[in-house]
Amino acid sequence: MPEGHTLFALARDLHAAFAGTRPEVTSPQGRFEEGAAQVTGRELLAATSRGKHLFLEFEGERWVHVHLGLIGTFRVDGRDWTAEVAPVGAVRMRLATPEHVADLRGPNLCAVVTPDEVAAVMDRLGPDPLRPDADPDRAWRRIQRSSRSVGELLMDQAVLAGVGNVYRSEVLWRHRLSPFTEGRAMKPASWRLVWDDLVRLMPLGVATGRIVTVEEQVLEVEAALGRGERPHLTERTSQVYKRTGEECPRCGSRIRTQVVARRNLFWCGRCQRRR
DNA sequence: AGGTGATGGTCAC
DNA sequence: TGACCCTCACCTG
Repeated sequence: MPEGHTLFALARDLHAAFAGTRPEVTSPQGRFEEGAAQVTGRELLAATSRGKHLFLEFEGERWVHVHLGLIGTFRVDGRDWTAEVAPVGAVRMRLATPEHVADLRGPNLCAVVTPDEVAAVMDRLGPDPLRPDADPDRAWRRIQRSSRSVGELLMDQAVLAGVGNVYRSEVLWRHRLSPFTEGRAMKPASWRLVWDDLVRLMPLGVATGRIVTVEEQVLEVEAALGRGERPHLTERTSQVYKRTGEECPRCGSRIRTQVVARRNLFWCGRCQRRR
């Protein structure tokens, strides 16, 4: 489920498994052989994410830049003595130490890059709500002077990094905001609600591995995490996303859908009316 | 067993 | 606007 929370959790897991080690890096599938040869055996210094981008920093100023795209997966596993770890399927990149193995499949992008190239990627991304140092005003300045719709702007990674199609629809619904309001017509208070909500919701996505936006579940997860427990999630995990034709949980009107920024946007035409 | 669409983004035409 | 990446959950039968 690659929105920003997925990449954040992945960076955390990769860092825990491989930082400070010298993993063997290979490309069983073959499409990353040259890149793998440039980093294999080097110390992995850090794994980090920014929006939907993932970076593995190796010693010697060599970074691996990964983007999962829509269908990519990256699995980090502890190695146990009985497990068969022979490559299966199209593994673009494999990291392996005696303790851990991680397989990357189907990414949009997997390349060795320089620190300058990493900086360039970071620079063109908007603030990531998962980062404590993120500056929401940077996003607001762009939104404020844009004639594009809010539904479009929320999906633009140069405006805001890490939000994807699920968080977009869900966060707008939570604040009764129309996706079709122009950025320049958005109220500062509305933007503040959206940003603060993402700052609240996305860490729950990191902690649970699910996108949790139903308020009752949000409260349950927060309470469970506060007690140091593992949250238990019920079935319904979205209020409008992929619920075309169903009743809006708030007002009972039908959920509608329309392609905005090349993805299906879901919203309630009654309680998210344009103002 | 087989088919489809998807939480994304880039590049070519 | 469509191809690509070629996975995976969720349908259908």
